[in-house]
Amino acid sequence: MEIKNKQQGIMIVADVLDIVGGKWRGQILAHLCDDPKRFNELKTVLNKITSSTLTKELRYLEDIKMVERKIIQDKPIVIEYKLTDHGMSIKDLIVHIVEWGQKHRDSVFKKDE
Amino acid sequence: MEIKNKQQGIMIVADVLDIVGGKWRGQILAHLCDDPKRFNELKTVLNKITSSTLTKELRYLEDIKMVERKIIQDKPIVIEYKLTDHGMSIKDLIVHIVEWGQKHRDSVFKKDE
DNA sequence: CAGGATCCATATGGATACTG
DNA sequence: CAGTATCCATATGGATCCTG
Repeated sequence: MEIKNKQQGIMIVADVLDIVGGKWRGQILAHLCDDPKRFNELKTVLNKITSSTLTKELRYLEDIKMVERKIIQDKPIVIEYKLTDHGMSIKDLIVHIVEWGQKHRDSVFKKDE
Repeated sequence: MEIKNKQQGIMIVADVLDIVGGKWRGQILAHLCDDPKRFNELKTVLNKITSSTLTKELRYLEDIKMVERKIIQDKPIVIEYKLTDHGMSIKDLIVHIVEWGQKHRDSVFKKDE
């Protein structure tokens, strides 16, 4: 694929990074790539996230149709979060991100600590 | 490529998004993909960024060896910012980001306004 | 279990003015 | 031209407590 308009391409970069960027969004999407997860499952794997933050991030991802919220059971209530079809498409992008990170982690991440 | 350790892969995602995420970093890198640019050139294309913010972002990108600062001329001073070799490697990733953004912009960006 | 509510800390970026 | 310095606004995420 080629990007016709350079400036537009950069705007798209900004838009996408807006979606996948931030402290948690990318991680949440990455976790949901594998399989659907419940609220507290996500809360556990994300380790340091709080309920309210996780809720906010999930709502955002639902709003932009990346993630789907499904009520699995009513009492006690069980919710399952999974990627939508568009959400699934992010898998490829995440793979690319990880690939780049693996190739360049030495030069780029070393200094972090 | 395959990612052996899933959890580690997600950590890498977080690390990479830390680099390329944020409001300006991705855009700066995208702009520098084309060719080196001077401080005020970047300031112009980035439109709403302030000097101090641009300085901060550039320093960060220099620190992680993504961007190189070159003094082109001494008086009046002229500085040129360009991608390092690792920096150049980000081009592929940015292309993937733009590709994804183009494919999914309708479903994902529509609601933004 | 899956959040909502409230209040709080910090990070991020911005406005404005100034400099060699 | 390429920044620095100060001070400031807001966004982001967190802590804690509470609930159906």
